[in-house]
Amino acid sequence: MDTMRHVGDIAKATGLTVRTLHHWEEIGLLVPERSEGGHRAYGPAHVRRLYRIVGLRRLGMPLERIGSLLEGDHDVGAALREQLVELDREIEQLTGLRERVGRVAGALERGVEPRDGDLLDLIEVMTMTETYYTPEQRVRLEERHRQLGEERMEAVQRDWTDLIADAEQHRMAGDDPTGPEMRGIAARWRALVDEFTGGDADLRASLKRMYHEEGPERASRGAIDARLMEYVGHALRVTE
Amino acid sequence: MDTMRHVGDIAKATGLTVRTLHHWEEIGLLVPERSEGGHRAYGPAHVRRLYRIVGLRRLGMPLERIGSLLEGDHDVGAALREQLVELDREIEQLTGLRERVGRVAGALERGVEPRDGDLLDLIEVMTMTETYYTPEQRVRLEERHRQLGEERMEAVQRDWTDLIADAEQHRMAGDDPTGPEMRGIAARWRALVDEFTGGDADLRASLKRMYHEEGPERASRGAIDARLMEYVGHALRVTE
DNA sequence: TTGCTCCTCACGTCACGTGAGGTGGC
DNA sequence: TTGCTCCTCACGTCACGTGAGGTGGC
Repeated sequence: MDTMRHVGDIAKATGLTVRTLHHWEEIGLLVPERSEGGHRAYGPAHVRRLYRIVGLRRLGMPLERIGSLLEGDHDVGAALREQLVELDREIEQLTGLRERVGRVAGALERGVEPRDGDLLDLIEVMTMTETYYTPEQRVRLEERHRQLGEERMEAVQRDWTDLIADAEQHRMAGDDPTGPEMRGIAARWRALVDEFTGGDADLRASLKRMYHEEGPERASRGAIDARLMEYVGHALRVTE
Repeated sequence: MDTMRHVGDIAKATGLTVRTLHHWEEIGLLVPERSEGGHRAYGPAHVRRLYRIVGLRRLGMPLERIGSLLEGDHDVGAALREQLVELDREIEQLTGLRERVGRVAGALERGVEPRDGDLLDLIEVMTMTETYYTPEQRVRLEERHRQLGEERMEAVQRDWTDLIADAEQHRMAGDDPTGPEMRGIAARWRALVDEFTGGDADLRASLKRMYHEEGPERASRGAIDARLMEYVGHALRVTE
């Protein structure tokens, strides 16, 4: 009774490729016998093992673990539970990723179509804020932005631009950072930070940490350089 | 102004590894300059590019695509939308996998703890039925099983065992498959199949296809071999 | 002789991790 | 001289896909 079957035969019956069967032999997962001519020969026991492999593979098991399970080295039930945990972890991670991408894509849809460079900036900022703010903080920030409204946000932006320009003028002029003009600027500065954070001390701390660890250039997206920050910082400290 | 920075420096500031920076240079994604001593030297432009890379990488983009995006070859918005579709596909696939594993694990919890060999059989059967039945059909099958109840299911199992044994006896005895006894057996056979499928023609067709493509041994889990199936098939055809 | 199946290398994939072995400035 | 950082190979990862080049039976 010639019950031995060829690779091509097996491949066709199972939907696997010949190369896959070769590979499984290479790693010792499913080692067929050989005919006189050196051709692979699969008997009923091989086929039985093969279908078990296919079943476990469909559950996403790595081939090495499948090998162990089939040798009876390990508990199949335990392996299944581990696999479940592993899959949940992967799904959670992918879902988080999808959310991130969705947020950027969402920002894209809501706003005007920005130029590519700006979009790359946006992605960079989102990455950075995700590093420094907790998810709850980010929610609070977004709420804060909504409260202020589009118009007020733009006004705040203009205020910042003006304030930074004013401060830079004083610095260039060599004015004393503890003098009366700079004290006034420090007060305006504080007010704007409060407007951004809504007076939330927690949020202000994260913002401060970001400025400290990333440096003012990156944190302010190039609006404030290190020398200006140093100069203003001086004024802020003396008026604290 | 020595604004150039070393690899180790950059690595520490960004949380990347030195090897990663090496790799990015190898593939031309981020190519620093070199100091006189042959050491990598990163300037502000490199750092800027680096943060954009990090941002895009956090969105799960492959490095090659990141390279294209940064060269301005492609539309960033379009890439984001593609990425979203891709991620949804992956999540869907993983979720399906998780469901499969969950079903097997669930069966494990509900029933008695089976021996490993039986569990491997179970996995194999689930794989096979998933290949031959549509999800809706599987739901109908489960409903059908619930309707019958545990007790009746076991009775059906016993009926099958008895019926197969009876048929095998006739076959061994060399009885005419179109004779009166085998006609009776064919009738009982049909009744049991109907009980299994609830008389659902669609389900019966899938079952038939499974027996045809996998062969009776595998489809019946070893209960019916090819010769017996052939013999009974004869009886079924003449009483159709 | 032509087709078909089978065989054995062996490189490529994706983004690095991990040594190995050695050099140059503080 | 000892530490520390830097450098360049080069193999390994996971499960095969994809040729290349050649052989044996119908």
